[in-house]
Parts: sequence; structure tokens; C-alpha cells
Amino acid sequence: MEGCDFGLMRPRERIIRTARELFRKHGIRGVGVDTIAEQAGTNKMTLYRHFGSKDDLIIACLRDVAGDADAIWADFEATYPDDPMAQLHAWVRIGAECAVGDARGCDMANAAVELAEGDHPARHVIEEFKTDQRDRLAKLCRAAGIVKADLLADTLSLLLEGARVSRQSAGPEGPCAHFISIGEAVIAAFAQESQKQPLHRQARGKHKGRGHLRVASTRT
Amino acid sequence: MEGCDFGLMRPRERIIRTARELFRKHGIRGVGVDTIAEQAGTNKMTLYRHFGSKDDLIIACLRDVAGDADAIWADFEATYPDDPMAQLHAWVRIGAECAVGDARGCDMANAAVELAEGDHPARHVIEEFKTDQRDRLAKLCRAAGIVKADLLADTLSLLLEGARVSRQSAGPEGPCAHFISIGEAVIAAFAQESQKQPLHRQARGKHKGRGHLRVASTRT
DNA sequence: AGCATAAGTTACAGATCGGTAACATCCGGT
DNA sequence: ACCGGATGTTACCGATCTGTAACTTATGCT
Repeated sequence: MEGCDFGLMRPRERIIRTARELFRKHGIRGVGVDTIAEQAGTNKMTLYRHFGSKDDLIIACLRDVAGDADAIWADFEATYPDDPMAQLHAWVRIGAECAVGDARGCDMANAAVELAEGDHPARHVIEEFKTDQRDRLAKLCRAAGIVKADLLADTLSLLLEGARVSRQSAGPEGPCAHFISIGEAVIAAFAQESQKQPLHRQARGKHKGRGHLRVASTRT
Repeated sequence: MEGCDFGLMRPRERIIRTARELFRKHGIRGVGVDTIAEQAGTNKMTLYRHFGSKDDLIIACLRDVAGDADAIWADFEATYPDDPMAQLHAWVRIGAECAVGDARGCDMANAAVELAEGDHPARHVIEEFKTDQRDRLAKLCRAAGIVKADLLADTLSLLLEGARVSRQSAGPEGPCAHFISIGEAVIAAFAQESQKQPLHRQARGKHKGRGHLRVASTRT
């Protein structure tokens, strides 16, 4: 995928890449530092000189994951500049790749499940990441002209998070198989309401009932 | 919650209850059989006489979880007999309790994340359970007169699974906070379409586009 | 009372875990 | 050429893990 040779990297980067791969494959608690160091072509002593503890290594890996996500968001903007709706659809598509194609879901969410202790230092990184992702998605929805942008962002967040974990528990033929069509339908629904009820008429306050989703047969 | 005294139970049941509690609190890989046996008021030897291995104990615990789910479904039918739509709303409500109130999500999904190895014997139990839950939900949707029952079931499945894991990764103030309103809105949307497009007109085949969700301002 | 079975006790085996100490070696910059 | 920091090597520590052996005690049934 990338042209960089594994052997030319410095130990620190080799360790992080290897750790991420092994954590993903066997779970964080399922792999020891010995294995990571060996698989990274180095030794445990060097690993501990770069990362003071396994927890530190875990945190470094999660920050690396966050960096990958940043790159993906940048790619959205680069591929569809000034077209937030197209970026939103790209978000669904990329999410589906990770949810249906990949067998092991979201590294952050998996870490949150595995590191059960509520005071684990990695929890800060995870929660910060998830909050950031949620804000970015809401901002994107707002830019795309969605009136209830926050609600759409949360709906899509739950759907993607659900698809990625459902892939692991219910299998690839389970509910996650319909993630794309469901996500697209939800976006279409929120977009249609936003056309009928543009921003300046939003807080009219005449009707008290919150907007409800409605299914209608429409041609694509 | 239950009147049964812990001390009056037989070792096997005490072990399972204790194991479920500890697995939930610290993760499956985060607690050893020694701790389980001691906390259950017995010893490791007795544990191994009842369960040949830790994996066997894990499987027994997951089957116990499945039993609890059976009881909840029975309770739906008992509380709202012959009212599938009311049962569907109860499903959302109970799901929210588990997703928002409880900090540790679905035991089955957590186990699927923790037991990363693809050939782990517990995976059969998990996948079977998730498939069964999905089928029951789809059946309930069908009984409630939903035309696209399977799609609604999968949507709700993804939302609940997502809410339960998002509670752990993004925190209780994250997207999971809106699970109930989102779920209710989705149910309302599918129900409205089902009224407009009853079963005998479903497969007319004139319009090729699949039904899309649409948001409309309606009073409750 | 007697007997089979279940349960408790103690000690241990073998492996792996995270983490460290002491020392040898390599490699880049001046 | 030299020197300092980064890296590699080996051996080790104490703790914990799953799982077992051998033996004693309690319990329930006839």
C-alpha cells in the first residue's frame, strides 16, 4: 500500500506499526510486549526505552489511529472540495469499508471494550477521539445544509459504530450488510426535511412535535 | 433484585453468576479463574470440575446471558400481549436502559471483541445469539404491520449495538444519549410508510427506487 | 449406619506476563 | 578518528495465569 520499506523505518515507528497490527489481530490483552518487539524486528529493551510501559505504547498506537482518521478527513476535503454533501456520502462509503470489509471494527471502540477499567489512561484518548469525530461529522452535516445536523450526526455515528461491532458479533451477513443503504436513506430523509424547512423557518414554534422520520417511496 | 440467597445456591450457579459479574466489570481477559472461584465462595478445583476450562466457563456464561434475553422477550409478550407495536417500543426502552444506563454494553458483543481469535469456540454462541435476536426483532416488526420489517429490524439492531458501544467509547453524553428518540423516529417512519403502502401493494414493481426515509414535521 | 458423590484444601507444574539491570555493539556527526 | 547516543543481547525478577494431583471433608440417599 505504501512504498516505505519496513526495514528502513526507525524502531519506534516499526514498533507502533507492529503493535497496531497485532493489537488489531489478537486484541490488546492478547499479545505481549515480547511478541511485539520480536515481530517488529527489535527487542523488548528498545521497546521499553521508547515507551515506558505497555499502557504508554497502547496510547501511542491510539494516537496513531487518530492520525489516520485525520488523513481520511483531509482526503474527503481534497477529493470533494466545497461539496459537503459529497463528503458525507464518502463518509458513509469509507465507513462501510471499515464496517463490512474489515473484520475487526474500530480500534478505538475495541480498546474501550478491552480496557474495561474506568480509570485506564487510554480512555481519555478514546473519548477525545470519539468526541472529535462526532463534532466533525456534525459540522459536515451543517455545512451540507442539514437543519437537524447534530441529530443526523448522532444517528450516523450510532449506525457506523453499530455496524462495526455487529460485523464482529453477528457476522458479515448480519445487519451490518445494509449499513450503506440505511445510512444513505437517513441522509436523504434529513436532507429532504431541510429543503422543506430551511434554516430561517426552523424555530417557528407553531408545531410542537419534533420532526419524525417518514418513509416514502421515491425514485432515485 | 431477586430473593434467592447467594449462599444457598449450588457452586455451579454461584460460579456462573460471579463470573458474569467479574467478566462484565473487568473484561473476560481481565479476571482469572482464581479470583472467580474465590469470589464465588468456592475454590478453583471445584470450578474446574464443573467447567473443564475457562473457555467452557465463558461459554456457559454467554448461554446464561442468552437465557436472560429469552426472559426479557417473554416479558414483552406478557406485558403487552398481542400488541407487537407496544412490544417494539418496549424493546427500544429496555435497550436504552442497557445502552445509556449501563456502562458496559452488551456482554455478547464485548466477548466478540475480546475473544479476537476467529476460531474461538464462544464465537458460535455469540453469532447464534445475535442471529436469533435479529430474527425475533424482524418477526416483531412484521407482526406490527411494518412492510419493510427486515430493514427496520436491521436499522434498530445497528442503532442499539452502536448505542451500547458508543456509551463506552464516547461516554454517556455522546450519541447514545439520543438513542430513544432516534429509535422511536425510525419506527414511526417505517410505520407511516406501511400505512400508505400496505402489504398487498408492496410488490407492485412500478417504481424501481427503494423507499427512502424522509423527515417531515408532524405532531405527535 | 453406610456409601457414593460432591465439594474443599493444599501444593504444585509450566507458561507467560510486564518490566529491569548490566553489558556489548552499532552508527552518525563533528 | 573519535565519541555519544541509539540499539542489540542476555539474563533475570516477581507476579500471575491456566490447569492438575492427591487428599480430606461434607452431604445426601437408601
